[in-house]
Amino acid sequence: MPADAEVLVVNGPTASGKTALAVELALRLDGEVVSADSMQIYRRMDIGTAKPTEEEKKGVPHHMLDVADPEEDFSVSRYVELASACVDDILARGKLPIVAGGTGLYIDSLLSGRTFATRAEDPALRQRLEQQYREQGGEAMLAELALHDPESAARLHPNDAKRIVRALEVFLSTGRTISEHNAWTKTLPPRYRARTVTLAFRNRADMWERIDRRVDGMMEQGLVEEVRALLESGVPARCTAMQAIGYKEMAAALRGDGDVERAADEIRLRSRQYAKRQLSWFRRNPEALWILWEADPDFSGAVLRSTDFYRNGAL
RNA sequence: GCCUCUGUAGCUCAGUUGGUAGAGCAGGGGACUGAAAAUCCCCGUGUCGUUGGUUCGAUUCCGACCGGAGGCA
Repeated sequence: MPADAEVLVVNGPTASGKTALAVELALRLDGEVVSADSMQIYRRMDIGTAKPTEEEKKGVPHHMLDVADPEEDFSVSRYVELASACVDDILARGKLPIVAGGTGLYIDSLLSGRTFATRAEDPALRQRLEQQYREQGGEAMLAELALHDPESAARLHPNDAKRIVRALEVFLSTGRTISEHNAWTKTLPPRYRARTVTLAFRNRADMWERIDRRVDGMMEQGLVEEVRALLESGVPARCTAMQAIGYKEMAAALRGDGDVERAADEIRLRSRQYAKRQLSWFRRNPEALWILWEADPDFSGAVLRSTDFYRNGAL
């Protein structure tokens, strides 16, 4: 356990106040924010992703926002590539990188120094495997995977199409198994030393309330128009960006019965469920400092505790 | 006022030819290595509206009462 860390991480479920706390900490610790959010990556998706506004940034430089177009295929691997360059640059300038966001996989991947198994050069391979999964089913696919990569096959559930396809894809295109690769990459040293502050609400109902109010705000700010503009500019409904909560529901309403309020309800629901999944990810980190809000966040108290934790590692 | 239907898990409903009940959704927990705001796994005891009766035994049958829906006047 290091006495200090190279980077400070602020994570937590959606609507837990990460953005605001990260900015306050950056102001006090001479830092810059590196976003770790898989959807704020995209340009033209501001309202629905709750991307920080210039006003909210308070002059603090933010990185890894607006680095891709919605129709682009982004990935964790690309994120790590770009974000690590940002962090290195901030460190080189003698400032503190504050990694703030809710995408657990992105954060862990950035910090851990892992590499990713290569992606197939042949884009048709994945399509072929997906087709095969649809036709033959998970059991058959797992049986085939077991021939090459018994470890992964034993680990995966037949319904987990995505991971089964990926495991086969890695083997067929590289000749090495994904489990082999993963075992190897786990032996690599971490890329950065980090201290992590996790924000959450003591009572689940308070978090829900916060989420509901945030969605209200998105509707007032014009989420409907934002999504309509994306659709009209030709962003395909299938692409990753349009799978974001807020966008897929609104897009469905706009091309369906147009019931925008019902879509907003759906967004509130999906956001709650997402927040639950985020919490389950963050709970895996035993070294994080958890700051539990009551109904209303106490930012000044959180700044003090986070700063102290960053400097001393004290709880 | 009379008649018919209805009252079962937080919600929508199945079901038990009488041996105290189960799905979907919601909710909870977990996983997670190039789509991750994605994807996947696990978890269902609730005075079966209330109260009498019949019965060895009623949530199930009968009566009354109290909700709800519809119909007739």
